Amino acid sequence: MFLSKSLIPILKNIPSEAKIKSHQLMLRTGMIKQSSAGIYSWLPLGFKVMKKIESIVREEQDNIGVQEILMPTIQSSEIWKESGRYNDYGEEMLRIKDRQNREMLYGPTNEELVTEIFRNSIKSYKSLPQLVYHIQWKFRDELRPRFGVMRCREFYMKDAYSFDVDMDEAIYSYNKFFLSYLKTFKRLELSAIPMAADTGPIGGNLSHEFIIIAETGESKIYTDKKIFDVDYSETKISKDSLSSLRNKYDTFYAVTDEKFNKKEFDNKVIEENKLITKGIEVGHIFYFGDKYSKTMNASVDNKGKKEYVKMGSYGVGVSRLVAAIIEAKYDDKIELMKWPINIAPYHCVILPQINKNDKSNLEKSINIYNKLKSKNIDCIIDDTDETLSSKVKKFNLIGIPYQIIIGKNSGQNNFEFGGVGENLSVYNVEKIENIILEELKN
RNA sequence: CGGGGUGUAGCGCAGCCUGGUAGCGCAUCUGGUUUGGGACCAGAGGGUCGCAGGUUCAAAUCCUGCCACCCCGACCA
Repeated sequence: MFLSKSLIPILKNIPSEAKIKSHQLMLRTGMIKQSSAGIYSWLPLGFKVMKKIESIVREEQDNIGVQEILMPTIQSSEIWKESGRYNDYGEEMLRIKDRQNREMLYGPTNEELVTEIFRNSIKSYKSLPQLVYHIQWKFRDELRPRFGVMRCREFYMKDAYSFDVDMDEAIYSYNKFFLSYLKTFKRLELSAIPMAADTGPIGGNLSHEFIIIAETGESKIYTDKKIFDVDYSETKISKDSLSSLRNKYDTFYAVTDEKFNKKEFDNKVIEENKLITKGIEVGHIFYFGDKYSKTMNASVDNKGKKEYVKMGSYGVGVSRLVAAIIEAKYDDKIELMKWPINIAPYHCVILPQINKNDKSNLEKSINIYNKLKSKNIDCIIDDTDETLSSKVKKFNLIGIPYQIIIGKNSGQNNFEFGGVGENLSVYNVEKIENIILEELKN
């Protein structure tokens, strides 16, 4: 990809409406464009990042055996009346009418719809558990959208649902997602803290929020540093192994502002392990039993007995994660961003120093580009005629993890190469390939 | 939804008080000089001043209404 031909509108000025660094950066680097309050278009750079996050989320769902489906964004009001939430959900639900004047809505979540699918499809306890997820746009008409895609009205979300024959099995499903989320956030290079949480309007009695640490986060959090030392790498997908993992986490003190109790904090956490910081909620899991299965009559035949299934739901804010990762990784003081390589919009940027009378550096760039491309390394070439220093500065902001500079210190097959914001060293193309491929493997 | 603020070129802003038909920086285009951490010079293009009414010889500027967006609070993936 040539920068000069890309739809990446880079701004030097910070748009005045953006107040937090992720929003500013996303606008400055042309990742998104606001369409109306809390509603955004995703331009190529932002969209590539979001798609890569999505695929990591997807892989980790697939790894615990969740089946992917796709439910519509527009739902009928009927099922919401059945569950009783058509009235309860309030103003946040976007209600619309079709041409027959039927009441429809843009889905803020999908418990009702998935329950309806389940009850029409699954009749026997032998078919349980059923674990399904989809990744789809949601709409919640926030009273006050803000902070770019962090708190917007239309957002992209992975939501999963579990159906089990009894509570014991349902908790097993819940714990699978618990582990899956730890792994997902780890792969995004985020330190996520699972916190026991309120269940809110979704309802139920067991819930964890997954919060990542970011100075600019919205909620203040109090926790024990030792929570980061819990090792889940050996955890197996079995009831015992998962429940012991859950227990390990649940013994640590970890709460947000509203649940903070100083006395309890002082008692449970020794002084040097106290961590008081801010965080962003990027995932939320709920167990809510038969709350929907009863009202919507979703049951199975359990050896002759009618059994309302026990359900849970599990969300990850995919579009929010794009901003959350920026909040966690972008240093706005030196204007430096570095995307983890597995979600970076490009793996590497090639920055040729270009002279009107001498395009040889551009030709070299294209050669390198093709060589790297043949190894599935995705590059972008800044082929504009700006000065080299301007290009470097610009790409420090965009955060593509590796840079190759083709300028006065380059040889025929040797180029300056390094991580964004780091010192560069001269390597040949083969070495550069190896370094990038090596990192991509991890 | 309560309180506050802002709408002038793609982005950042000045002009408004005191009415006379729009300007600066960045970005874009042309030419030239440059070229290693957001270069310089010269020139050019781009705006029915958020919308609708009103006052006036004349409205970005004054008045009325509406809309949009932002901030603080309440609420939330």
